[in-house]
Amino acid sequence: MRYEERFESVLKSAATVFARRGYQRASIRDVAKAAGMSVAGLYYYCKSKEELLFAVCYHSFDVLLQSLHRSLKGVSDPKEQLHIFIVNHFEYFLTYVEAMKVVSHEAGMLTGEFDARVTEIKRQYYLRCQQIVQLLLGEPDAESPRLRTTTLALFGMINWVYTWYRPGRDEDAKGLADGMTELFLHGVGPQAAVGNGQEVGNDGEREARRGAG
Amino acid sequence: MRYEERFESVLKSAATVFARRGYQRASIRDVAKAAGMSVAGLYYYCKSKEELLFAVCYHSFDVLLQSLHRSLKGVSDPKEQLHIFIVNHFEYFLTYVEAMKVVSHEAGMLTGEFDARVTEIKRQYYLRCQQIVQLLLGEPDAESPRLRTTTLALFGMINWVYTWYRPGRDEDAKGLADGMTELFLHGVGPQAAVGNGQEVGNDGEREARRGAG
DNA sequence: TTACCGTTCGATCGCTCGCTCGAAAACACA
DNA sequence: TGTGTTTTCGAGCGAGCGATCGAACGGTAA
Repeated sequence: MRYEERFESVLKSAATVFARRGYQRASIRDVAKAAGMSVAGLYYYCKSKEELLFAVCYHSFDVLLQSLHRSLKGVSDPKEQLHIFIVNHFEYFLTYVEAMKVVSHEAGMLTGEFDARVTEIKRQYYLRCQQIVQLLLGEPDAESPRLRTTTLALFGMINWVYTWYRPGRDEDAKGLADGMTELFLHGVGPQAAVGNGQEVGNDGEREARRGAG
Repeated sequence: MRYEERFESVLKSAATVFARRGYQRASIRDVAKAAGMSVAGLYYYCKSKEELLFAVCYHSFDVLLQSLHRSLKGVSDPKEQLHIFIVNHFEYFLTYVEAMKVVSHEAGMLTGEFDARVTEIKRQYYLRCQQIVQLLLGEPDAESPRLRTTTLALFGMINWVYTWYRPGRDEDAKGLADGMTELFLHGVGPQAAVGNGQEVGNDGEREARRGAG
């Protein structure tokens, strides 16, 4: 009981430190300090640094997937499914920013069994999303390249958010999800069809620093 | 002359090693070995490991931006501009996969002046893209949240590619760019409007491992 | 040949890393 | 109180890190 609580707090500290410094650069000493214990004490709760990264990643996908299944239960309209998928993603994202940043950015550092298990649960998440996109496209072939590309484009849109999102400046999960859903369903909109050649001033250069590359 | 050639080959080796192992995990000894020289010899061409990362990132954006400006010259149709932007991005991406992976994944590790300079050139790239999206949206306000979100969604789509692209399996730059342009302009298509509740089998689970998180 | 200079390297520095150990502290229950 | 278990830690291991230094190499011009 006490152990479980302490372990979760260790995971949270690890997520924070890994998110801030990057998995490689973050030292086990940083994590220990953040968790308020000694290095040796930290190792009472994990076998290795990599296991910490694994735990953060796996736990994140686990919660994300369970929440998704719960929210999608009984919903049959593909457009609604899409919206729910995106909302669910962003809500988890905004609640556990650090963990999601680690998942998005550092999961690839895992090796062996850790890698295999995270890859597997990631794949479940991907496939659930692909099912939705398949319905949207009216695509009969699950192996279709277009289905793959489109699904991965959607993942790009929503996963990239961790590189630029700023609480306060940007909308909340719901608003962001609405915008992205609309964009994915209908594109930038009918205005796109005009083809006028007017130039636009380059004001508004403030605060575009992140997320561009 | 000889120096320049050697330096570029060092950059290329650095990009490869950083892409494969990650910047932090990659040691200066790995880079030296890949470049075919000793550690001390490598330091004749750079002042620090971080300077190597900076050089890779900055050089990439430099080439990308110059190529973009060249391609956009004289084009006034926003839709055509968008297509050119995406094609340019993917063509560079597929030609210099390693460098682009480093740029996308590791540029955030830079600090101080290195960070400032890469952030600045990244911002130029972002703003050029934002201009195009602004035309497409018919958006008068350059500070509009919608403009920001939409532009960054586009960046997400095209930047995420490095996590899943596989030569051979996936389309070439042109094909990929056509698909993404179409998706960004018009969404998943009119089929999306039906709202039918039909279920879809979960075949096609092979090879979805990457890019999902 | 000699002198020069851009280039390369072996050896090594000081430091931090992930991780471990045996002992002690904190706790639970008698 | 004493006893056994769970949790914590100071000290330190070997390895690898980024970076440096003075010496030596190799081509060129006199």
